[in-house]
Amino acid sequence: MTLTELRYIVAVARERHFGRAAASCFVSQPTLSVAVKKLEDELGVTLFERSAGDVSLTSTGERVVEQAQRVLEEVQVVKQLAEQGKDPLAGPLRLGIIYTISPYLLPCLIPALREVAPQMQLLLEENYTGRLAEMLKQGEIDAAIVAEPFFEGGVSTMQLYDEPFVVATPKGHPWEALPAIDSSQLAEENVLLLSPGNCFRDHVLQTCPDLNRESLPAGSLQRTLQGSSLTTIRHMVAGGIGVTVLPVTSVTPADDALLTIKPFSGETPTRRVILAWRKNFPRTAAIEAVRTAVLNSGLAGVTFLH
Amino acid sequence: MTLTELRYIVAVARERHFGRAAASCFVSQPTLSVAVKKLEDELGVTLFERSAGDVSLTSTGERVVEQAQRVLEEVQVVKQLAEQGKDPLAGPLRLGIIYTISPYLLPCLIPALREVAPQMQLLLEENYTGRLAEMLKQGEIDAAIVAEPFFEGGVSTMQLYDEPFVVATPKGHPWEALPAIDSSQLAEENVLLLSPGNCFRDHVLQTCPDLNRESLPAGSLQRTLQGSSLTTIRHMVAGGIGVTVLPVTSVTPADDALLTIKPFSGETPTRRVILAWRKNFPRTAAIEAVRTAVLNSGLAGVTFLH
DNA sequence: GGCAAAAATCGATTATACCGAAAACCGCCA
DNA sequence: TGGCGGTTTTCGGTATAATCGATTTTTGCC
Repeated sequence: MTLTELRYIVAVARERHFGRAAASCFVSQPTLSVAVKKLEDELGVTLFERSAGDVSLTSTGERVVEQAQRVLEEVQVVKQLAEQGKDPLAGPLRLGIIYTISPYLLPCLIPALREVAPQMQLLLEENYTGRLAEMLKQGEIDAAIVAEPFFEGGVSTMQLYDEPFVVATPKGHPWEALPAIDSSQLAEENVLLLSPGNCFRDHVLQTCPDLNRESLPAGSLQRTLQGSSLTTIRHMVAGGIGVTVLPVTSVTPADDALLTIKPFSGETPTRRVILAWRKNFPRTAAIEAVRTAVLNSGLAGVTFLH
Repeated sequence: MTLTELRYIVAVARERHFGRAAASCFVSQPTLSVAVKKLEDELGVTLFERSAGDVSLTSTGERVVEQAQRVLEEVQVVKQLAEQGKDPLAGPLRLGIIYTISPYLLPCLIPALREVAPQMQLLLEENYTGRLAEMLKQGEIDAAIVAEPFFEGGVSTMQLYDEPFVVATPKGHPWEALPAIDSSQLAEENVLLLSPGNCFRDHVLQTCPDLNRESLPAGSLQRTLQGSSLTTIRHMVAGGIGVTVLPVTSVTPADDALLTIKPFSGETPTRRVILAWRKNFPRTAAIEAVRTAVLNSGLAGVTFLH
């Protein structure tokens, strides 16, 4: 049984005439005639009573043709579904973003994305890099915005921007007098870090390897603060417990009242933020839209990488 | 789009593996792979994300596969309908019977038919020969039991039985003394006839052409009794209004009390009862079943024609 | 019996479905 | 970085099926 055959019998039932049915199907009369016979043979029933005058349906034929129409309608729905899914920007894009980027990028990204692809919905997932990588491979999300290093099989990546780090101290801290802080100076202070799993913690430790040494000053507060967010850490710094390193995008004008923000001297530590997606993810236009939106986001303090 | 392709994508979605899907469809893996790609091209969307590890569905793919399953289910229904319609005895047979046969044949025919084809339902239509012929050509009925003459284009016929006619007189009628009645004698009496349209009326007139002459006896009751049935006529004869001619099957034991039944002398007038059906009617087995049932009906007084 | 209309059949051509073999791809691992 | 195993895709060749125009058969009608 083929869909063509079903279309033929529906046409014959509609036209009640093999010749006209053939014409309406844009095939020759023998073609249609043979196809109908073939279907009748396959089903083992006579669908039409042929006579010179007119063609009429057997009772089985009536039922079968009606059902054939239903099949063809369902086939139309398949085509409609495909048509709807054709626009790669149409469906929702499941986008993962790490904790230390999400709250600062999204307010800029969402409006920019609305400009680039108004019809595209975002389903957002905020998580650690490792978990996002896993979700990406499992197909639980389609793409992710993370920071390098990021290597995963079956995943393509694209650079978005480089983000410099800055030092945050409490108001009245001795470093306030300095124009810039050298990364080696951090070892002298209690540096508040995010909990393990946050890639930004690793970035900071990489920036200042001394922080990672075994022998820490006795009674040092320089320890991980489990479950903390950058906002929490910022409040702790403001409270005078220590200093910290922040990605520049996380610094808001509201921080001025509580903290002193200083740049690094020498080579500024940065993290490279990238967009990652499953290599096989078919809606490349959606990926491109996210990239464009990030570049157009006007995110302050970063170097966009085109 | 073909049903095969739909089966393939459903299999791939089920197995999440092209090779296994191909095996479950009993085709080679390249065959399935090409078919899936062809469908994807036709629909203009990617249905599956292929990677070495595993195959996953795109969101459009999920919807399309689900719909494809629905199509295949509907196709199954087509097959089921055909299967149900396969038994030519299964569906109801729409059988027309003329008024002067139906009440007398059916009581014998129905049980006999139940013997021959227990699963076959009868939809009965009682009407005049002319109307039955029309319905037969229109496909409103499938077959008809009528009396000759019966010529219709596109209709096949088959002899069933010859039915002799008899004369019915009131009790105490002078003819009671005679062993048999000659058809010419009928002209002497008031002969009650069915209304025009009943073929049996024509049979009687043919039997005794004198009845049809222009000059009827003054005040004669020998006229058509509009809308009468044989039963009504029988009661009128019993009431002494005249005599009539009956087909032998219409004579019941109950008539003995009211009527005197006499055979014809000489060549007995008869009517030939036949089975007619559209030449293209496909369920020949159903026709044959009716014929067999009639021959097995044990209808009294007739000569079955094998 | 001949005619006209319709469907079935025939012979030839074309398209397609399918296969096995080979190639390309990809993640993985040393 | 270069094999390796597993997977999908590509490639030729072949058998099947679809289709067509021409012809024949069927059937109702005069």
